Amino acid sequence: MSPKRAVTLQDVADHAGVSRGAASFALTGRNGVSEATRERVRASAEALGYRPNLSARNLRAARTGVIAVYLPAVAPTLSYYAEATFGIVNEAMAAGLVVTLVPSPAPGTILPRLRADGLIAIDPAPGDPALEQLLSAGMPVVSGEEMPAEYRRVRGEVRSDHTAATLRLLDHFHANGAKAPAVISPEGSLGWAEEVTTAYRAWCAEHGIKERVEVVRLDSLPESTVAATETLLGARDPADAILALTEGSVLNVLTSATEYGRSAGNDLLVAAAVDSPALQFTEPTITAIDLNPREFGRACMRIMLDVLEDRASTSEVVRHNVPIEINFRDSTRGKRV
Amino acid sequence: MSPKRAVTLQDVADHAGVSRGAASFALTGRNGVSEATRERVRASAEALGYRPNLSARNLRAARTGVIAVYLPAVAPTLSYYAEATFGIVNEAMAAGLVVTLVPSPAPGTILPRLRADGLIAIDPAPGDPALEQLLSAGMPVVSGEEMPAEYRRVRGEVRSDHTAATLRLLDHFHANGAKAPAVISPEGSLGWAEEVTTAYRAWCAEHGIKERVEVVRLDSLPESTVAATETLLGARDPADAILALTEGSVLNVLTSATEYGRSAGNDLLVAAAVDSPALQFTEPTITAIDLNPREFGRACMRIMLDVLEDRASTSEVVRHNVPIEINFRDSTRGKRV
DNA sequence: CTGAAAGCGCTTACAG
DNA sequence: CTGAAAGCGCTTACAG
Repeated sequence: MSPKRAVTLQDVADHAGVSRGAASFALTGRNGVSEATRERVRASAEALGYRPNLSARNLRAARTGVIAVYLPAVAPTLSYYAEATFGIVNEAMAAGLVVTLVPSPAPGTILPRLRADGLIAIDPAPGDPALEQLLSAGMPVVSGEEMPAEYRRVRGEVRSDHTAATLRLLDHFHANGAKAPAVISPEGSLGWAEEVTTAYRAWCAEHGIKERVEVVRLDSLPESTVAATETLLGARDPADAILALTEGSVLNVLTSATEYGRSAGNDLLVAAAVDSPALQFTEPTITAIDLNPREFGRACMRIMLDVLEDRASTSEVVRHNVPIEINFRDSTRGKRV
Repeated sequence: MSPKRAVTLQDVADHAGVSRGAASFALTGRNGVSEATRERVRASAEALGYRPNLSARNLRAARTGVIAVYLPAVAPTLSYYAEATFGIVNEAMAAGLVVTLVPSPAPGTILPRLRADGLIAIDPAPGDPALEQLLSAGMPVVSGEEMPAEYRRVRGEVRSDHTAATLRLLDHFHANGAKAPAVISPEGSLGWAEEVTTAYRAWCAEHGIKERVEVVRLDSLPESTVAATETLLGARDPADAILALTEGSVLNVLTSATEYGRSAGNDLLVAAAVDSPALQFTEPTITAIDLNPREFGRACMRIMLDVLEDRASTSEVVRHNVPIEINFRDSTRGKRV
C-alpha cells in the first residue's frame, strides 16, 4: 500500500549516527563495535522497522537463500509429505530461508537446473533419475530416511525406528488374539516400506508364524489393492490381522471385511503403517503408526541449517532419530468378550 | 562438486566479445542490439552454461523473486491443497520464481513479516487475523476462491463453478433413486462449502424436498462427524443419499452405513464434494467432485505472473474459471435391479 | 573501536 | 547500434 521505499541499512546508520559498516556489524552481532553503539543501532533499526534485504545479503554471500525440497511423486496424495513439508517450512522461515518444492518431473522430462543452497530429499528412491540430476548439482544434501547407497554421500540423515514400531504393533496384534498377521506393501523402493516388511518377516520367523506379504503395484494401485485383500482374506487359511502400508490399502481392507464375512476390529485386526487424518473417521477408527512427520521435517531442516552454517561435521554424516509412536484405535481392539 | 565459480554475465560478454551491457540486452531480448550480436551472445551463454544470478537480478529490480502462498490451517490434511500447491510451484518454476509456503500460525502467534512479490491465498477465510496481516503487507494478491468482501481488493480471483457441479451431483442422486438427499458440511467460513450448501438448499427448494444439513464442528471433528451421521441415518425419516464435504465425513458415512442397516452404494448413496485418492480404494468406491486442484493452482500462478509483469488490468480484477467434473463411482450407483 | 571503500552480479539510463 | 558507468543493499577486509 504505502509506496514509500523500504528502509535500508543506510537509513538505520544515519538514524543512529554511525557508518553503514558499523551498523552492519552491530546488527549481525559481530565484534568490533562497542556495546553502547550496538544498542543504539538496534534501537534505530527497531524504530525504523528495518528488515535486511535478503537479495543483497545473498548476492554478497554468494548464496541463494533457497532450500530445495524433493519429494516422491506420490507426495501430493499423502498427508505425510504435506506435514513434513510444513515442518521444513516452519524451521526455514525462522532462519530467513525460503523453501522451494521441486516437482517430480513427468518421466522423460528434464528438471530445470535449480539454484539452491541445499537439498532436502525425503524418501529418496534408488534409480530416480531426477534425484540423480539434483544431487549432481553439488549442493549439500540432507536426506529424510536413508539415502540409497549408490548416491554420493549426504551431509545429514534423519530417520525413525520403523523396525521397533512395527514389532510393537505386531506384538499388539498378537496380544489381541491375532494368529495370522499379514502385510500389504507397495512394490518397489521406498526404504521405509522395506524396513517395515523386513521387520515383519523377522517377527514371523521368531514366532514361527507363516509370512503373508502382499505387494501392490503402483501403476494400478486400486486394482492390485483389491486383489491383495482378496488373496489375504479369501484364502482357505486367511489372515486375521493386516498391517497395511498405505492409506488406500487399509481403507480397502476395512471396507471389504464384511464381504469376506469378517468384522474389522473384532475378528479381523487392521492397522496402518502411517497415520493420516482420515483414519480417525472410519467405523471402526483405525490404529496407525504416527510417524510424526512435522517433527521429521523440522529435524531435516535443522540439520541443513547446521550444515550451511558450518556447525556440522564435514567428515561424517550427521544423524538424527525422530521418535515415532502408535496411535491405538478401535480397529485392533480384538474380540469383545 | 566442481568448486569452480559460477559463470557470470561478464564471462559471457568476454566470450562473445561484447560489453556486459550488450550481453544483458541480448539475453533479455531487449532492443538495442543487432540480431547478429544477439545470436553470438546467445551461443556464448549456451556454451558456457550461463545462468543468471537471481539474487543480483532481484536486487537490481527491487524484487524478491518469491511468491508467498497462504493455505488454510487444515491444508496439510487435505490432498487438495497439496495438489494445488504443486500446480502453483510448477508454474512458478518455469518463470524462475520461488514459492514459499506461509504456515498458518498457531492462534495468538504473529507471523514474521515476509518478503515476497506477491501473495496467493487459497480459500481465504473472513476474519482470519494472519490473512489480514499478510494482506496489509501491500503486495499484489491473487485469491483462489472468493476473497471475503471485508478485505482489500485482490488483483485476481480464480474460481470454479461449485454450484453447477453440486446441482449435477444432486440430479445424479435423484436419477438413481434418492428421495431424501442430505449434506454434511464443516462449520464456518470456507466459501466453497457455503456455495455447495447453498446450491443444495436451492435444489431442495426447487424439488420440494426437505433440507437435511448437518454441520460438523472443526474443533471436534471426529465426534461431531459421528453425531452428524447418526442424525441423518438414525432419524425416523432418514436420508437416503449423503453429499459429504470432507473426506472424513464421507468415510464415516460409508463405514457406518451397515450399523444403520444400510448398504452404501445401494440403498444409501454417498458422494464427496472433493475428490481424494483414498476414495478409489474403498468398497464401494466413492463418487466425488474432481476440483482439478493442480490446474487451479496453475491458474492462480498464471494470473500472478500477469500481474507482476503488468500484463493484467490494474483497474479490474482478473477472473478465471477452472472447470470441475464429477468422478462417478460405485457409491452412487443405486439399487441393483 | 570506527569509517571509507570495494565489490557481489546484474540492469539501464546515458553518451558516443 | 554499442560501451562505460552508476547503482540496487548488503558485508567485510583494510586503514586509521
